[in-house]
This record gives sequence, C-alpha cells and structure tokens, in this order.
Amino acid sequence: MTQYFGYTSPQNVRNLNKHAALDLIRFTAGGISRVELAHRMALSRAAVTSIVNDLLETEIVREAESRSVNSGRPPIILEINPNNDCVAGVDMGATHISIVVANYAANFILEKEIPFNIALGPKPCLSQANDLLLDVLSEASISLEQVKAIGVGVPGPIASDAGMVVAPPIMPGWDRFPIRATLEKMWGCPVSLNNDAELGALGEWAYGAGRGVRNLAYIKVGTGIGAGLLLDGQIYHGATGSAGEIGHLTIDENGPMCTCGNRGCLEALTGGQAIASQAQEAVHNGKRTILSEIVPVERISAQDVAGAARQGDLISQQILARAGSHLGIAIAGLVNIFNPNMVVVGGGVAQIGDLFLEPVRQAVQRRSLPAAAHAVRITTALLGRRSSSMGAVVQALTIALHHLAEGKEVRKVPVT
Amino acid sequence: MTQYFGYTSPQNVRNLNKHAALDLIRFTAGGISRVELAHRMALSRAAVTSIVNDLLETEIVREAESRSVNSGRPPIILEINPNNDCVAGVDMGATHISIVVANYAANFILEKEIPFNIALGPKPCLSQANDLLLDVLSEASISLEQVKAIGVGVPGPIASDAGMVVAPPIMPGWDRFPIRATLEKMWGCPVSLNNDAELGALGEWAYGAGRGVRNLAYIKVGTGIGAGLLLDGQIYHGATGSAGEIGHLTIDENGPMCTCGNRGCLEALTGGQAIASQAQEAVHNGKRTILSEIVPVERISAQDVAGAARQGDLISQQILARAGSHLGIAIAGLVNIFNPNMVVVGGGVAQIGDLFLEPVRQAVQRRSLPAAAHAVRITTALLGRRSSSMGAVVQALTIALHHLAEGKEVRKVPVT
DNA sequence: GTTATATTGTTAAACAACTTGACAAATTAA
DNA sequence: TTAATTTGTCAAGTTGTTTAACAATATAAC
Repeated sequence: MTQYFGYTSPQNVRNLNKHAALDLIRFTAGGISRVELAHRMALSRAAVTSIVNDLLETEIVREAESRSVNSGRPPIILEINPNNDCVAGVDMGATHISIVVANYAANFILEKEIPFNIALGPKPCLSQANDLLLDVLSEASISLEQVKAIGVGVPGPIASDAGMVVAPPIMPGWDRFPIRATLEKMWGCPVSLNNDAELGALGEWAYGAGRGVRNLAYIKVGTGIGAGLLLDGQIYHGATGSAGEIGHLTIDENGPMCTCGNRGCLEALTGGQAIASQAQEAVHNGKRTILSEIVPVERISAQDVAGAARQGDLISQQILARAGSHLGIAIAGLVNIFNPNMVVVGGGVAQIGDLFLEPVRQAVQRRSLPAAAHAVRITTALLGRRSSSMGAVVQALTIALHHLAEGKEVRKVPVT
Repeated sequence: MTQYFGYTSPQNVRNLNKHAALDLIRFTAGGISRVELAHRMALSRAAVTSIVNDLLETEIVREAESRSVNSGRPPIILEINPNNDCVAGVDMGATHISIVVANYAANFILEKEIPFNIALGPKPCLSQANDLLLDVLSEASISLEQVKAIGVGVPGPIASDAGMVVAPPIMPGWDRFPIRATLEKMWGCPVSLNNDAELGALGEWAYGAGRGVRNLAYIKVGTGIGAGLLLDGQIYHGATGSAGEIGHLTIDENGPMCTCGNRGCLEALTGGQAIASQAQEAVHNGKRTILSEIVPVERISAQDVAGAARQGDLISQQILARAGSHLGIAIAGLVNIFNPNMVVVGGGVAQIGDLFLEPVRQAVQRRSLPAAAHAVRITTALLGRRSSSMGAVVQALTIALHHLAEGKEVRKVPVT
C-alpha cells in the first residue's frame, strides 16, 4: 500500500509505460485494445495511442482483427508481432535438461528433453546445454543468430546481479561459477539466470494455472522440493536468492534422517528419493504390491510408484497419500506465512493428480488459519513438465521485447 | 526485478517524487541533503531543488544547520518540521492497550498503557480507546483537533480496503465490524488500521533494530504469536491480510493440544499461556524453583517465569530455553521460506534477551539453509513494548505528511 | 436506407516536470 | 588571496503527458 522510496524520472516514464503496455499485451489472453490499456494503466486514450504507435512502428506489436461488441466502434485488438526471431528457455534440473524454443508471441516452436546430471559440474553441463540447444535449433531450421535472448533455470539459490549460484545444496562444483557470463559469451545474446522453482511460478502465472493471480506459490516436487514465490506479481528472491527453500522445513522432529543432517525434513519424507525408499522397504517387507515385479528392488523409482498407484496398487497409493499429507503440512505452513491466492503443485510427482493432491488439500484445510485456507486454491501445474522452461521463456521474452521497445539492439555479441 | 504492469501517469510524478523525498527525509537518521536526495532518487539536483522548495513552502520540511565536510560547500541538512500538530499511534493488544502521541518529527510526546480485554468486543473496547486517548491528550495539553491522523494496530488479519478484521482467531465479536469507519467518525481524522505484528515490523524498520533493512520479519511473542513481514521495504499483507500467522505452524505433530484443534502448534509450545502452564506443572511436580513461592499455583504467569529466569532460577531458564528452541524451529521455517535479512523478536517474552534468543539462533543455524541462515541477523526489538505503537505512528505520519505534501487538508471532519 | 447512438481511436494545443549546462554560494587547502 | 571542490539555483529546452474536439466504425431504431 504505502511504498516508501518510490521515485520516477520523466525520462523513464515513457519506457516504463511502454513496458507496462507491452506486458499487458503479452499476458492478457486474447489480446487487448487501446481503450482497455488506457483503463488498466490509468492513462488517457491519447497517451496510449502515442505509446502504441511507438510499439507498432518498431513492429513489436501488431493489430489483429477487430472484435465485435454490442454497439459502437469495435476495438482494435493488439497482440505481440511474432516475427522470425525467437527466444529459448532452458531448464536444467538435477536429472534432466529441457529446452523450449518459442517465437516472440510465446508460441511454442520446438522442445527437447534429455537425461542430465547436474552433479558433473558447470563445464560439462553447460557444454551439454549448448549441444542440446544447437540440436534443437538445427531441427527447427533456426540459426543461433535468430535467438535474441535465453532464459535459464537451475535448482539453486541465485545471486541475480552476479549471475551465479551461491552455496547451492544440490549443485556440487557450481558455487560462484559465473554461469551467466559463460553462457552469454557462448551464445552471444543476453541470458537471464533464475531459480527453477521461481521460473515455474512465473510460467504458471503467465500461461498456466495461475494466470494473473496476485500472490502465487509454485511447489516443485522432484528429487528436491522447492517453492517459487510470486508476490504482487513479482518474483520474490529474498535477501540472498534462497527464498522458498521449503525442502528442509522440519515436519517431524523425530522423523527419518535427512541428507542435511537434521531429522524429519520435508525432503526426507516426500522427496522422490524418500518415496522410492519407502516403496523398496514395502517390497522388502513382503507387502502385496505390483512393485515387487521390479527387480532388483533397488531400481524401484518414484515414477514406478506413481505408475503403480495409477493402476490401482494400494501400497503405492498409501505411500503417495502419506507423502502428500506431509507435503500438506509444509504447504499449510507456507499458507500461514505467505497467505497466497493459489498454490500450484508441479514436478514429476504432481502429475499423478488428485490422488496426491487431495491429502495436501486436507492437511492445508486442517492446519491453516481458516481465512488463509479459505482464500487459497491448490491445483496441479497446467503446463506440466514445462512450467519452468516456459518461465524461462517469459524471462527471455521480457529481455528481448523490452530491449526492442527501448530501441536497443538485443544481441550484444555477434556469434563467431 | 522485472515488475510487470507498473505504470506512471505524469500527473502523479510530482506527488510520487514528493512522497519519496519526504520519506527519505523522514527515515534517514541525521537528516539528508539535497544532493544526497538527488543521488538516492536518481534525479538531477535541479529537480530536487524544485521538489524541496515545494516542501519548504508548505512548511513540512525545514533546513537544519549545515554539516561541515572535508572540502567544498557544506550541504544543508533537511529535516521534518515539527510544528504544533501531532499524530497518535494506538496499539490494542489482547490484554493491554497503549497509546503514543508524537509530533511530525516522530518525536515522542507522551505514552500511556492500561490493561484491556479485547474479548469484550468492539463497542466497549473502542470506547475505552477513546477514553485513553482523551486522557493522554489532556495530560499533554493537546486538543483532539491538533491530532491530524491516527494509526491503530489490532491482533488480527486486516482487510485494508474495508478497514476491518476478517475471521480473526482471537478477537471474538470483531469479525467485519467497521473499525476504521467508527474511529474516523469518533475522532474526526483519518485512521489507518493495521495488524499489530505488521506495525511492529514497520516500527522497528523505521526507528528500531531494523533501520533500512530490506527484508525484515518481526516476531511478536505474547499471548499469541504472530509475524509481520516487510518485503523490499513494504508491508506484505498476503491475499487476505493474514500473512505471517505463524502461531499455528505445526512444530510437533505429536505435541500438546492447541486451542485450534491441532497438536503441537507453535502457540501451544511457546505462547505465554504455554510457558505459564509448563511452569505451573513444574511446581505441581515438586521441582525446585522459586516459582513455588507464588500461590495459588494457577497465578504463575509467563512474566513470573521470565523474572525468575533473570534471577537465575534454573527451572524457569529451562522452560524458556525450550520455548526458544521451539520458536527457533518456526523461525527457521520462516527463514527458509522468506530468506529475510533480519528477524526482530519482540513482545513480552523477548525482553528477557539472550537467554531466550540464543536457543532461537541455534535452532535457526541448524535448521535453515546455510546461505539463508548466514544472511539473517536475529535480534530483540530495540523499541521494546513500543514497536507496534511506533509503527502505528509511522502510518499516521505517512497519512498526515503525504496529505500535507499534496496540499490537501488532513482533517476531514471537524470534531463536534 | 437513413439517422441516432455509442464507443474507439486520433489530433493539436496546453501544461507539467523533468534535464542540461551555466553559474552563484560556501567552504577547505595551498 | 587564490584555487579547488562541492552544494544549490536558474533559465532554456525537451519529453510525455492531459484536455477537448473530432474522425471513424459499428449497432439499433425508424
């Protein structure tokens, strides 16, 4: 409400307004007219006309066909002009890397995902990322020069200004490695480095389950568990970029040991590894489950448990329900602290759907303040595995479009 | 970083900049010069001169004596002009109400605190608040007309726009009662209604332990336990005003029953009531403690435990250490989720100091992500019992000063 | 079909608030 | 004294808005 220390220099006013108009055009489903822009931006129609003319002249925006209304002159719908250039979103996970290429209108061009091991350290990983990008581009017959900006997500806390991860729990060898600088040199275009869960939140907010939601939390359940927070429509990083690290919340003081040295962390109860271990133990104890068909027992993975649960395997369903209930306790804490409008659960395990989500919802209903519990909707990610990479696309587009809008060249370095 | 949908209308630019300048003058300890303002606001010196001239003309700001520097013309220090008008901050707690009256420079004029029972409901409570205010004012020889704005804090989630509490856990009878409207009619001046923990955060940020800290959490430990969050220098309310409600975080699934129906909530382990009960039980079990001098046993309060601990009573120290350790688990969760620069612990129990704070720090060090734990400082409130009421003063001053800066009359209704 | 009505989008003049660059003011150091 | 340095002011120029009138384009009514 009261914002201390906000200020504006009039030089920037036009750029700020251009960005605002551009973002409203980008993120309003079905486009938006000048009058609606004027309304949403609290500016006069004349001012919007002038701003839009700038955007039309530089061909960032184009006019679509008019939409007919009840009476009066039909509004001209504005939309992003998808020219031949494009951007890319890279999501580096613990075990997979995926790349999405999209045009300026955020229309999906091509996607590719391959196995990956982030523990190999920055040099081999970044070189693998480069190979995959070149691979995708060649398949889509796009040259690297046409890619004007690239968003990158990694599973660690980011020092945004520095473009590196600092003290990451699960990225051995990456601490303070200059990721952004390396990639910008490699690809010759601006790179935005972000936390993968934050990108997931952004992706779901822009094109997924949480379109336009003010306060959104995205929970990424995979090998690790992390949350991305969108507060008042902005990514919230925290003091050192490690906001939303819910994986090591204490859920049960007397629970199983966690890799971090404490007992009963969320990750030790609900993480992919924990689910797999619980299943292996169940088989070992001779419980009746179709998982016992998998040999050796050590190969049973969280995916297998999810698959078995979907086929009606009771033991698997029980394991997932308990995991969901533990996750629910953590989310209940998040809801009490952060009071979001929506929690989007993404990542591998979340694909299972209500079987996993229902215990989460129950725990939140029970353990959160009624007002907060009532206000929050809990859903699965609409973009599925693509939440984070689409978030990376959003960031890349933000760079590319806003540079264009300010009349700057986007690409800094020509690729040799 | 990327702020979507931000926009500026040039009409407001001047007012925005006036507010920004005013806030920098208000909250910079020791005042600030025009050049420094220009630097912090990213404006030219000429623009700042013009803005400051406006503020000088309306007598909101005045020039203090120059500060001598190494070489060059010494800067003229600007400060808020404390004229004869004033504002008030009201903190309604569960068991006490306190009122602070301050001039425009936020200089303390008078304070008063009396017992209070918020459970009596809005009408008697607000009338009692009125009595106390008139009492304080008459003692300071100030007329109600001289009070230009009043900030009010209550221990419940606030719907800011509506000026009421919604579904409060500990304010029976207050749900959706039009608090702000009632008070504005009663006092004839603008009233700002806020959550008490949020005000505590604001107070400590403005004049206390957390001056200028970007991401600050204030923990109020009293009858209930609540947190106020200041993110990027702004109060964070959440979707329904119930952000920071950490009192019912689950700390121990198998812990003691809580009034909310769940087990092992923070409040059931660390709240004033919980501390008192544990002490009573210790005495009942015949433990050696000076608390046993208090009869009947049921009269032992958290304050007594704190007093005994300070006098070296071992049992009391143990009880408080355990409470601190449980609070530490909750704060560790908060630190993992919000990654603040500072956590300020306030409220009655916190006055004990390190005896209580050290276990908190230890728990946070153990249970938070190293990067986050390293970034956060944990301290007691510098303003002591006055954190919230000074936060209320900040809000009142924001209203009064900003109205003045915009050339509006502050008082809306003349008092009959 | 024409006319009335409603709404969107554009244009030109007026206005507000900034920047730039030159200059005045006030101090310390040489 | 003079030079150097920094703060603060002034006038001209620039930018980006608002206002208010007007043009454009549809539906609905007659």
